[in-house]
Amino acid sequence: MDDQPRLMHSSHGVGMAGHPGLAQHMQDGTGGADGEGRKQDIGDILQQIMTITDQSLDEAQARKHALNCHRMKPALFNVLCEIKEKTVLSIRGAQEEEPPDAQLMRLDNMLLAEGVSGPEKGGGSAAAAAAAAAAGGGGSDNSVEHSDYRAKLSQIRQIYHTELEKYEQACNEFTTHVMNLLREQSRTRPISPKEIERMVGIIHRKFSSIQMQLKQSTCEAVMILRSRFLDARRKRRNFNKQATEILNEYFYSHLSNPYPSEEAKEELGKKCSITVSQWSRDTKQLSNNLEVSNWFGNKRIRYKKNIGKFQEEANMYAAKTAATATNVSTHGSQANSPSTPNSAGSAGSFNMNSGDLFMSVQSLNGDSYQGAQVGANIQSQVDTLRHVISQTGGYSESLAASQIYSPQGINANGGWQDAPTPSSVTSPTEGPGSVHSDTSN
DNA sequence: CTTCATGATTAGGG
DNA sequence: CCCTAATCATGAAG
Repeated sequence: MDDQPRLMHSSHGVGMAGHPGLAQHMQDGTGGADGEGRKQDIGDILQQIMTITDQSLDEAQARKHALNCHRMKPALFNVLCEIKEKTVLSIRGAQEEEPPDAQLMRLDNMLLAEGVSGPEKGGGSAAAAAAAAAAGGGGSDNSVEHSDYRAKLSQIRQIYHTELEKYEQACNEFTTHVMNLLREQSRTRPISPKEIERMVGIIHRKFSSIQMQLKQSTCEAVMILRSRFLDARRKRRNFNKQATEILNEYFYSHLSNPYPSEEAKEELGKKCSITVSQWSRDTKQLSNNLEVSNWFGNKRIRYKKNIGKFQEEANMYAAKTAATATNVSTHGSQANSPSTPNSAGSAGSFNMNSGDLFMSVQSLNGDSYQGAQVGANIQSQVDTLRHVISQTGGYSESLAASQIYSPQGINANGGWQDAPTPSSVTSPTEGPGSVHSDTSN
């Protein structure tokens, strides 16, 4: 504080001694009759200024105040400001422009995309709870991972926001402080509002460079987190047994058309509690039930590729579903079958005996099921039965014959027969024919 | 360690 | 978007 007068002192000294502009100015104002008086006045002021350093602090304060109130003060101050602006500001004024930092923008975008800086998306514990709820009551092994991820992310987010707020507050505080200081000093020192503005700009730049560091390290943290959790999607977690069971059941009972609809997929995903993918695709929320789709995709291709390998499994599931399906629908078809006797003869028996099974399929095929029964149920049953038959019949032969395609729904060029209706199954040419010959042997 | 099974990803077709 | 086919990468079994 006590160097204030000295500052003033030197400033005035330089101004008076070295600058012609000031002299010019003063001459302009002193053209009149009382010019002598004015000069005397200014001389007085300067004298006071010069001596102010020699005085005690209290005295100096008083003197300063007196000077501040002097009628010539504004004029002198303006002159000083003008000079300063011409000399100092014009030099540094060139570097005013501030390019919108690309790096900063990139960081901002990333933080936004990762949900760190964007609008609050549910918060920490809420997010964890949501993740847990989404996974349902079943095997929550993967949801644990994700809630873990979310928890960590929200932790990062919280730190980021706290720090950001701290910086902002500090920045504001410091800016206010500096502004007050400058304003205070501007009463005794030539400081223009522009200069204050510039100072504020400098402060803000400094602080924003700190902010950038914060953003950068936050980005790094998020990246690390991502690589540890999300990008480990390739990390295979095997579905639990129940899930595979459910999926297999569906697969083998829809063998002729193992393409679950959107709803079916959703249901399966829910039942197996393997549906996680909704949020992993960061932007959109589509591609639901990716897991189920993946599973069916893999299953189809692998089944087709090597049917022999899946025979046992298929047999098992087919038998299982056949058992349950018969329980449900035997009565229904029994009611119907007798009314439509067909060439194959007796129907309705679903014993685990290949001959009988064949018969029942025959009846299903040859008979007019189109009019009578619940489509889905029958369809599934037909699939199942066909499968059982192909197993029982094919065990001795189809394996030995190294068939690439079996009597299922697969046609020669490799696709699943694209008729989803029972007609594909009913077509008596391929499937049942071969099965028949097999079974009769 | 190798091998196999299997979930996920990618390329390419529609 | 859906699909298939090939491939990658990992977890578990031997």
